[in-house]
Parts: sequence; C-alpha cells; structure tokens
Amino acid sequence: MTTTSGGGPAERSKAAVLEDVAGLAGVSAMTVSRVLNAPEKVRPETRARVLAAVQELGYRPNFAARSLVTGRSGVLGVVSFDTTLYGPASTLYAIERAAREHDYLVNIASLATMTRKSIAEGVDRLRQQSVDGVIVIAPHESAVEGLRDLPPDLPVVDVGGGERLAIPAVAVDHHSGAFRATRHLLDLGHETVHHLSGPVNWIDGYHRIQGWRHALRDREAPPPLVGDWSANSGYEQGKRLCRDPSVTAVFVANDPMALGLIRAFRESGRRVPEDVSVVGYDDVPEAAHFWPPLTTVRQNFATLGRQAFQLLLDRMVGLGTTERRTVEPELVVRESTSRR
Amino acid sequence: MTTTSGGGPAERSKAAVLEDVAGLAGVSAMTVSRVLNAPEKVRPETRARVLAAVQELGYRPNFAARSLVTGRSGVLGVVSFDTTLYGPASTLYAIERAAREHDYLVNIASLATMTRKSIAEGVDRLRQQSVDGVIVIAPHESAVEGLRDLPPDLPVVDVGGGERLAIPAVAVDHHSGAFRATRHLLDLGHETVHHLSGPVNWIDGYHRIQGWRHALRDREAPPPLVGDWSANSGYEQGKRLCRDPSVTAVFVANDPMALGLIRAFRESGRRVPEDVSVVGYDDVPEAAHFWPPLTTVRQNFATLGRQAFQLLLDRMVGLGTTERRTVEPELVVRESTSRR
DNA sequence: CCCCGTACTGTTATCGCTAACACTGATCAT
DNA sequence: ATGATCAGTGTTAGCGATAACAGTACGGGG
Repeated sequence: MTTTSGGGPAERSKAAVLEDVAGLAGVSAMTVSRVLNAPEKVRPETRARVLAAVQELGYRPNFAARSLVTGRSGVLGVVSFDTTLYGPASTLYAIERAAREHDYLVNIASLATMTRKSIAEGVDRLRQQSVDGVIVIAPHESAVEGLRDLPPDLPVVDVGGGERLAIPAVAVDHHSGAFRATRHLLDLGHETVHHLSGPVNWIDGYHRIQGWRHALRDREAPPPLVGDWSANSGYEQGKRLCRDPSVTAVFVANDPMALGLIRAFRESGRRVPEDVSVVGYDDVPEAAHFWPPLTTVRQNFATLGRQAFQLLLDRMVGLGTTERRTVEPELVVRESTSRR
Repeated sequence: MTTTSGGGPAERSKAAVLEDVAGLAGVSAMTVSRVLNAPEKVRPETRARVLAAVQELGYRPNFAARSLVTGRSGVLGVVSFDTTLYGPASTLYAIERAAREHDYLVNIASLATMTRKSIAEGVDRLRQQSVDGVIVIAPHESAVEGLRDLPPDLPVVDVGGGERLAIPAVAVDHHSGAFRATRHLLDLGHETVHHLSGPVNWIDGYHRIQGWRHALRDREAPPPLVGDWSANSGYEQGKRLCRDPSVTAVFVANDPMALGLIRAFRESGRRVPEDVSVVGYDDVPEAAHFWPPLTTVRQNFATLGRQAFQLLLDRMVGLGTTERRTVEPELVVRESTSRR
C-alpha cells in the first residue's frame, strides 16, 4: 500500500474538499463554491485568495456531490450500435467533440443487437448513471420502436431514425442521396440500375431503396439484392449479380459492399467501369483509393454529430420541441462509373 | 412545462427514492439498500416485499448519492486518439463490452492531438467526473510522456504504449508482427523488402520498423518511407516508390496505406503481386476484398481491449502491480504476395 | 441621524444513499 | 438459567456540494 505522498501539491492523506480550501483561504465553504460557480459575486481579492488556496491544495470539486444537489451531472449518453462501423464511429466522434466544447462528458453504451429491448436497456443503463440526456444512434426499425417507450422526462435525440417519432432527430437524407446516385447512372446512359441494398429493416437501407426506386420510377426496377453492409456480403451478392449479363450499372448501399461487389465482378471478367458502373455510399476515407476509385455518396457525419448534440443541448435547457433536422449527402464522382 | 403524469408506474411529482420504497414495503431505508446491494443479508420474504415496492414505484437508485458515499462511481474512462481509426475504434468497442459485463460504464475522452499535454487534460477531465480508473489508448511517443506525470492514486492502464512505463499495459507485439511479415516476403525469394512505415513517433510505427529491420538484419535495409496511416499517404509514397524499378516487395505499416500504395503501383503499370508483393498490417474487414486480396498482419483488437479492461479491474480492486501483457499478431496470407 | 438598498459573506438544511454500529429475538453451548 | 452467537433489521451520522435564506457593513437619500 503506497499511500505515502510523493511530490505534487495535491498530496495529503485525503483529497482536499471545499472545507479545506475554505479553511486555508479564511472564508466559508460557500464562498469557495461561489468562486467556482459564480465568480462575479465574490470580491476580487477574496476570489484571488480562494483561487490561490484551490491551487495550493490541488482541489478538484467532487462531481458526485455537486450532481447530487444540483440534479445535473454534466454527462450525456450515447447509445449506439456497433461503434466499429464507419458511420457510428464518425458520428460518435463528432458528438464527443461537440460535447467537450460545452464541457459535457460522453458516456457510451454500445449495442450488440438492435432490438427494441436492447435500446431500452442501453438508455436505462445510462440513465441510472444519471446522464443529463441521451443521443441514440440506432438506425434500425425495431430500435425506433424502442424509442417510443422511453421515459418522457429524459431528453433524448435520435440520429438517423425514422421520421415517425415525436422526438428531436437528425438524419441524413438517404432518399435524396440514393436518388442522386441512381440519377447519375441513368444520366450516363444506363438503361436501368441494379441495387445492392443494406438490410431492409435498417432505416438507412430502406430509404436508399426508396430513393433508388424513385429515380427509376418511369422504368422497370430490377429486384434489389440484399447485403449486410459487409464487404463479404457485397462479394457474395456480387457473384450472383455477375450471372446476369444485362447488368451495366449497380448502386450499392455502402462502400465496403461496393468493394466486395467490384471484386466479384472483376473475378468474373467484367470490368469496372468499362462493362459495369458502380456507385457506393458513405465515402469512407479509402474510397478514393479503391480500384477503380469509387464514385460514391458522401455523408457528412461530423455535421450529423454536431447537430445531434446541439439539438440535445436545446432540449436539456428546456426549449426544443420535436425539431427534425436533415443533412444533405453529396455525390462524389470518381472513376467507377462511366458512360454506357 | 409538462410535469404532469402519464401512465408508467414511476409517475409521481418526483422520482421515487429509497425512503419511498421503504415506506411502501414497511421497512427502513437501510433494508431497501441492502436488498439492492447485498440481498443475501435480507430475509427472502422481506426481500420480496421490497422488490415488489421497487417495482411498483419504478425506483432507480441515485447514482450520484451512492457514489458520494461509497467513493466509487462504476464508471471508467477511456482516453483515446481519434476513435474513428480502425484500431482505436475496435479496442474501444472491446473495452466497452468487457466493461458492461462487469457493470461498468465507459466514459470517453477522445483526443484531437497526442501530446503530453492533451493526454494529461483528457485524464484530468475524466478524473473530475470521478471515474474509477482510466485506460489510455495513445500509442504515441509524447503520449507516453504524458502518462508519467499522472496522479498515482488513479488506476491507469496503458494500451499500446511504450514499455518503459511503470504502469500496467497491454500491447500487440508489433516487432513480431513486422518480423513475420518481412520474413514471409523474404521466404518468397525477394532480395530485400521495402517498408512504408507509419509516423515514427507512433509507438506502433516505430516497433514495426524495428521488426522489419530485424528480419532484414543480414541484408541491406533500404531507407523506409514514411506515411501518416492514411490511404492517401500510401498513394503518395507509392508513387515515389514506383520510380525505383528494383522494388519487388513492400511491407506497409497498415492496410489503408497498402491500398493507396497498390493503387499507385497499378497506375504505374506494376502489377501486384506479379511484379511486386505487398503486405499490409491490421487486417481491416475489407482487406480480404482489396484487389488483390491483401496479405496482412491481423491484430486482435478484441483481445487487446478485453485484457486492458481486465488489467484495470485488477488494479482497481487493489492487486495489480505493473504487469505488462502482450498480444501476438498473426500473419494472414492472401493474394498480394507471390514468389519472386 | 435614521432608514434602507447594495454588495458581500456566512449559516443552515438538505440532496439520496450507505458505513458503522445498535438493537431485537432466536438458537445454542455451557 | 445465563450469556454468547447470530441472522435480520433499524438508527445515526455523515459523504461534499449548493440553494435559500440570513446576516453584516457601507453609503446615500431623506
């Protein structure tokens, strides 16, 4: 047991508390508290004395005590599905940065599955640690259900969920993104555009299908293939799609699947983009270096995250109805698409 | 202001507290507390009555109050550089899962830069929120410095840092990984192996260089090129390396850079693996679908994260000296390498 | 010269929980 | 029968901070 002191100014048997600082500065604990929370209410010279004492003792306010009496914790929670995926990871990162700027800390609860139940559990877990608000990143149909039966007293913001919810939300307009991607292929002269979609019970996946269909409205839409977002599923579905010689253009619902699909096409002797054009979705940092460099739809996750935080902040301070904000994606044309 | 009740069982003007539950169950608050924290000390029938009351009132313990009196928060912090990168993201994810299994919550503080100062700030920020321990993912030279001047009373575990520290740590044996990768290329008959490294002040980057050098010890080691982990830097450095016709094998310090490098080679008419063999590092999920499928070194981030948590747990309960654990990486041979 | 507002600072009472100890009856060896 | 032991429960006293209310001293208007 090494409880002996070492060198820093904060060295005593116990960490310093308000009372200690007060003693050293010759004031009451309340005054110290004021110096820390509302400095303008304390005479400058007293303030200086207190600050010096704080410094000398290396005093750090006890968060639990403050939180107990104020009812606020300065922590917000993020419930997210697999934070290993590019989208959630980027969003989380942006949220964290925005939060820090406002002196909030971020607590995460990642989900192994996205079910109504697991969402509820995640939120619950965070709530027990008395977070001041929660951001949910769970673009899944059943997750949206989970959001319905949330406690009404807890500020919650939804990212990328359905639009049928009565809570504030931010989302990328995937319908528009998919529409543009498909439109781009059509404009290049392709008769029709095939689609490799994400899981249909993912909100994103669903909207991308809709956007694709919409762009194809005056044509015949071939039945979409369904993947699971992984490069591997892209490869598998790509192998199936290869068998159809009429395929000349594919809109793939994310970049990793596009990578797998392109590989499958190449292995079967179909060249991209000479024989078939491919558009991805996400614009992961590597997309520009795929072979060929991938034409894709860029989502601005940083904006998404920042806006989510802003919305939550609004709700936490009281205002904030059920605003819903939308972030526009952007088509990035590279070399995986060409004129038919 | 809608403070009116709605329907759930937890509906009262204020959330239920211990006292309320106690009243309803006809016991003292202490007994309720015991039911929650040490059920075996309460007679089963009393326990049942209390549990029923808890249920009925929708009681949830107040975390701040508990934390105030016990001195423990049930939260641990993770300080990490850019959680958007595959490595940190995966490690974080594994930590989070391990933590949850032990009823810990995870607070994150991501760093925009890795300097001695920013590490200290990150840890500090977490400490103020009274986390019980901190895991630092910051495989950077100067970050390691930052770990030196940490408060000795806070349990800290280092992931992927230098070995010169007197704190518990987990790390992948990059020396070994790089050695194997290089050895593999040598075994295929290549005269020498070029290296595109990560930033040299990253611990990982440094060790990979060392491992590569070690494998080349009886040969002449060409000067390594230096990238910044991004596919883009791989592309840029690749373009430079192309100009040297003697290059037949390259060991690249991570997969995205390998992707960029391969692209550069292809654009200059050099085929992979026929003309030049490439080995990456990380085994990102997409690596198997690169063109050609990438031979690479797999790091088991899940294990890394789990072990980091375990070490922290040990330290938090008191034991835990300065153990240092090592995770072995694994060479995954695919199609980007071939016999010379 | 008194009253009262202004500017500071101090007191008291919690916030919701648990540690530590005190109390009750049984149960049991002596 | 007597006390020791023990399971089960209650009481008391904080943990460290802030909200709300009291002071206290000073200065200016009447």
